[in-house]
Amino acid sequence: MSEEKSLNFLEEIVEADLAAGKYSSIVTRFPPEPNGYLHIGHSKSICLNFGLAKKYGGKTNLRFDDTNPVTEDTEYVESIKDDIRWLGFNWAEELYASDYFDKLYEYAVTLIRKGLAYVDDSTSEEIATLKGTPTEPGKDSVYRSRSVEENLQLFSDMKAGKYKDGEKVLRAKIDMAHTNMLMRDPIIYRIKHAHHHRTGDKWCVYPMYDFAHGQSDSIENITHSICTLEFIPHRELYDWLIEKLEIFPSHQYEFARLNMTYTVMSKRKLLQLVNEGFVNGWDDPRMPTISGFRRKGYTAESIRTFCDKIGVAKRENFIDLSLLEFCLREHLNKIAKRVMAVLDPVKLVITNYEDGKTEMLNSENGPDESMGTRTIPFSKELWIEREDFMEVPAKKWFRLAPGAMVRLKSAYIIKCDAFIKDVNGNITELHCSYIPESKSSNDTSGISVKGTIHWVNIATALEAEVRMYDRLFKVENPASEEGDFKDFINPHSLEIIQKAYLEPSLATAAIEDRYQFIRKGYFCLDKDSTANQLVFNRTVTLKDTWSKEANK
RNA sequence: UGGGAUGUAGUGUAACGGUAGCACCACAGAUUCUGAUUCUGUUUGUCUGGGUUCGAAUCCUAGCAUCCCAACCA
Repeated sequence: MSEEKSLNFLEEIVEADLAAGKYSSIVTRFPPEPNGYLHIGHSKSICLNFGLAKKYGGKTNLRFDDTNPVTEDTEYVESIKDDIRWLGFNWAEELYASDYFDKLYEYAVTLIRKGLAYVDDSTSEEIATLKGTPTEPGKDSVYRSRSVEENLQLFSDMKAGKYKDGEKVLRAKIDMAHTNMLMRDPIIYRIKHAHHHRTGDKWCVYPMYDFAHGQSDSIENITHSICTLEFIPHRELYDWLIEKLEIFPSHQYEFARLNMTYTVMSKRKLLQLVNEGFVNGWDDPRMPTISGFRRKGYTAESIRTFCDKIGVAKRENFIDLSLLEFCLREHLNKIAKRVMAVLDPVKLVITNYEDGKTEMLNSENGPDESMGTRTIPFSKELWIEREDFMEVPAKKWFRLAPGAMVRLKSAYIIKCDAFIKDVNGNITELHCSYIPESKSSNDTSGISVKGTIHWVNIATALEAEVRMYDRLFKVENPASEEGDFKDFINPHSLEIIQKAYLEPSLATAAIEDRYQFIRKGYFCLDKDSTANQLVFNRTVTLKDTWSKEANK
């Protein structure tokens, strides 16, 4: 390759560190808190952390940041592991911040011994008030000058369960006038009489994020601890604790998180959508969760490609959903089997075709010849798509219309001779005549038509439920709109087609299979399918230049 | 109004003192038994003002804009 892809700023840092001999190999980590499902934004972080280690010959740990027992749950631990594996990554070790609770407690004692931490009896309101504001310095707590011995005793009593939640906290003693709010004696331990998903009831004091994350990094010898931009102010505290504790110096680097159009990315908002029933669970195909995308039919490869294309930098970004969809279609176009399905049926009768006759026609399974062909039944009565007929054709229309000719995919050219309407004016039946010499792959008719439409043989059609998913929100950035973001949910984000007709080959569809329903989009079998009820999800539509033309 | 981070086409992302490039989107055309795919082409950009330099997106300087920080969340 003459043109080398340029490095992102983290790759540059890693290469410089390696070149300078700072490390012989790198260690990264992916540190989710098990209090929700992973979303597409996390996949950026996953691809980055695992990708860096892979590229530079290092390793990546999966470490659950489980320091807040009240919001965490093993259900989330399992889903997170499933999602990472599905994305195609393997962690070196599965670890938990809670594995280090004993060590972390010792670190806190060390800090107290050095006179760098103290127990504060103030209420949370008092602590907040004394903290000052970004423009005014804070004031020392009256408990700030307690002796080392007293602090040791008090912290030990906290651990022993002598106090109630919120009665006391342990704070680092730094500087109440610091310009960085996080350095104004941050709380590093709090009391929570809560059951922890792994340590059970062993502890009633739990370390705060700042006193767990960096220390866990250090314990694991993480060389490059990569997090998102909002943690920039935390880096000063991260470094301070490592220095005072005299432990392995991990370094924190920050990149801009992924934001994407037509969705929300905060766990709090996603949790609301789930809890308040706006979607059917974390893996609802409308959710931007990894499990949601998976269920909708996205491939892991397309998500990895997307993460590669969006790049890594430090400026806020807002990625077009269309880029993700582009990556998806690019992959699906290569692998999806082409089949025919009619979603909004209207009956078509070929008046000059022999009654009771059925032909088996060959049709290609995909653009690549290696995908082979299959046979599909064809006879006198077919379903076609209602929108493929126009009584009064629009400009540039080249599908069916009175007197117009069109090809039935892999079959014959037909001409529309008549149509029947019901009392409400809805078309109920189309009458066409076919041209016997125009059979696909053996066309001697000499007729060429502009349009080709798909169809399904009525007698052998399979019935299925098809879930047509669209974007969850009707505005690009629901989080930035005035009012509740839920007011901007797209009312048509899910439209269920109770009875669609499919060609018989779909009877053997499996969950992992990807299909293109010709001219309609990419679809996959949903896990709700049963032996007598097929359920398909629309993964994504095909690009549709006709609808643009029609709207002109 | 304290501190920190960031400003390159509509959206992302390169260019590391020497021709502002790539992708998505949009638009136009060709091909097509999927109005898909594929192929061709087009529009649009260095936050602003000064300065240094033969030459500045890049260096200096003064502004401006956006985001983050005052949970016993992470």
